[in-house]
Formats: sequence, structure tokens, C-alpha cells
Amino acid sequence: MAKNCNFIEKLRELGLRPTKQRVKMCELLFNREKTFHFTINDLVKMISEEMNEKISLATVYNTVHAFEKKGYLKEISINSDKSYFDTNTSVHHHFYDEDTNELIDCDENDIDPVNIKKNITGKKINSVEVLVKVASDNQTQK
Amino acid sequence: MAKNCNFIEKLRELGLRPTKQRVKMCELLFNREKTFHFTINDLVKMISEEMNEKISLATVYNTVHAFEKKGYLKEISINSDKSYFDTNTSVHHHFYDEDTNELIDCDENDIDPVNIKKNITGKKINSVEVLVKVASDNQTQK
DNA sequence: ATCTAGATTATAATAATTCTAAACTATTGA
DNA sequence: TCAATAGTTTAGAATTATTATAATCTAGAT
Repeated sequence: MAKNCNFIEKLRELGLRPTKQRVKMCELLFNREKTFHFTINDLVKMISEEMNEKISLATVYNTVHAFEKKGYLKEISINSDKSYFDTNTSVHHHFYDEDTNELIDCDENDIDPVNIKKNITGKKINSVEVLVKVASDNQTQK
Repeated sequence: MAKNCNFIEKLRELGLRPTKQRVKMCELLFNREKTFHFTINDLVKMISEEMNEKISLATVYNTVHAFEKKGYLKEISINSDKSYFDTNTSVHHHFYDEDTNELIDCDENDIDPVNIKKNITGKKINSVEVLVKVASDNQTQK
């Protein structure tokens, strides 16, 4: 979703009613230069602390899933105890810093195209994503 | 863990007491030709249905985590609502069939080595893993 | 055989997520 | 403009996966 745009109109175009809560969440999520990775819990905290708003947990879940379904958020799996979401919805690769649990997007230039030689009959490839786990040089490997 | 081996001895070597439950679970997990992907729930079901044994849920969790810590199981993240484990503990790539939710291991020959051009100062790369999502040709992409 | 540290177990506790049903609100069209 | 209504929000209950607890049990050492 383009930043600095009129979220009310954008939401209407998606077939989502531009409620106060949804517009607030759009501002928080899509008014940024860089892509943004978060958990639902992060979001709820940011909404109450940074925006000084109170949006119920159920609504945050509903809205994140609505945006995901419309293709404006993407779920990413790094570890399984929490769901992470990404405002960058294109197929792309990640670095994951095991020290800080930080996730970093890669762009085209960071990783050469992956050459898949295997073929599964009747199936087509929907996505190819690389996860590169990194950690401090002097740290024991996980 | 090598198949068809004496699990009692193997467990002892790892510093794990060879209890009835652990030996049973070794037989279920490591007496196989192909690598095996499962959730805790899958395991509990197999133990009771295929082996006709009753091992408490807590023990299954404890044991899986013990084997993981010792490096004989590896957790994999595909989606975040459940933990999947893999008896293939090497760094390797996966195909994931979105129709059947089936996970397929790749071997060396299936995917060319991934060329990482990005470098993060002070960090070393611990692993590089590719996830290839596939689905039926005639199906709407997820 | 006895002792003890380590395991197992049922159950309680926790945490993330989904469900539910009542209250609320954005849109439609009279 | 305003009521009707379909879609939203909400608090709280329900569900699900996982971890913690504390009592009981058992493998291995003496």
C-alpha cells in the first residue's frame, strides 16, 4: 500500500470500510520509507504507546488478517511461537539476526537468483524464498 | 541418529537415560529410510495408534526437545500455528506443497548453491535455507 | 537391595489466537 | 436528512499449543 496516500479512499477501493481503527492502522503500517516487520503484540503496543489509541486486540487481529488477505501484508515464518508480518509483500529473501531476533529484507542485489533443478509433476512454483541466519562471529552457533 | 542401531546405547552415549519412552520414540523417529517431518501432535497420535503405547504429552514434548538439543531433530518453520520437526538435521532446502501441506526435503542436486552477495559486518552466516512453495498448476495462488 | 538424580506423569498455568454475541457505525437509499 | 442494514468493533469466553509444577517413578550407581 503506497505511503502518504489517502487511506480512506484506498480502503474503500479494497472493499474495506474505512473505519477509524483501520485508518489508524494504515497510518502506522504503511506511512513508512522502509519495510516493517512486526508481531501482533508489537502492533498493539505501538498503537497504545506511540499513537495513544486503544484498539481492541480482536480488531488488530481482524485488521491484520484483512490486510493480509488483500495482499498488503505478508506473514513470515522464522520461529513458530509467534506470527511475524511484513509490509513488503513481494517475494523476497531475508536475513535473520539470531542475536537480536531482527529480520532484515534483502533486495534483488543481495542474493543471486536461485536455480531450482527439481521439478514436481503437476505442481508449479509459487515462491522461492531464502532465509539466511546470521549471528555474531564470536558466538556459539545455534 | 543412525537407523537400526541400538538405541539404548545411543541414548546413553548422548547422556540421556534410555527410558522405555525414549527408546520407543527413537524407534518411531529414527528407524526409517527417508527423513520424516512431523508435529508433536502427529507423534502423539502415532505413538498411541501405530505403536499402541501411551506416552504422556509432556514427555513427548520433553523428549523431542531433548533430541533437538542434542542435534538429532531440527525445528522447521513453515507456518506459525504449529512447530514442525525434521529428522534430517543438516542444513538443507525444502519444497512445501501448499495443496497437501506436505514438506519435501531437497538434496544437494535439487538446488544450486545460493550465492549471497550481502555481508553484515561482525556477523557470520550460520545457515542458508531455501523454501520453495508449490501448488497445483490449476489452482489460484495463495 | 537401597539410594538418588533424573524422568515421567497428570494437571495447572500461560500465551497466542479465534470465536461469539452484543453494541456500534459507515453506507445506502427513501 | 435520517432510518435501515450490513459490516465492524469490542470484551470476554473458548480453543489450541506449549510450558511449568510437583508428586511419583525408575535407571544406574553403591
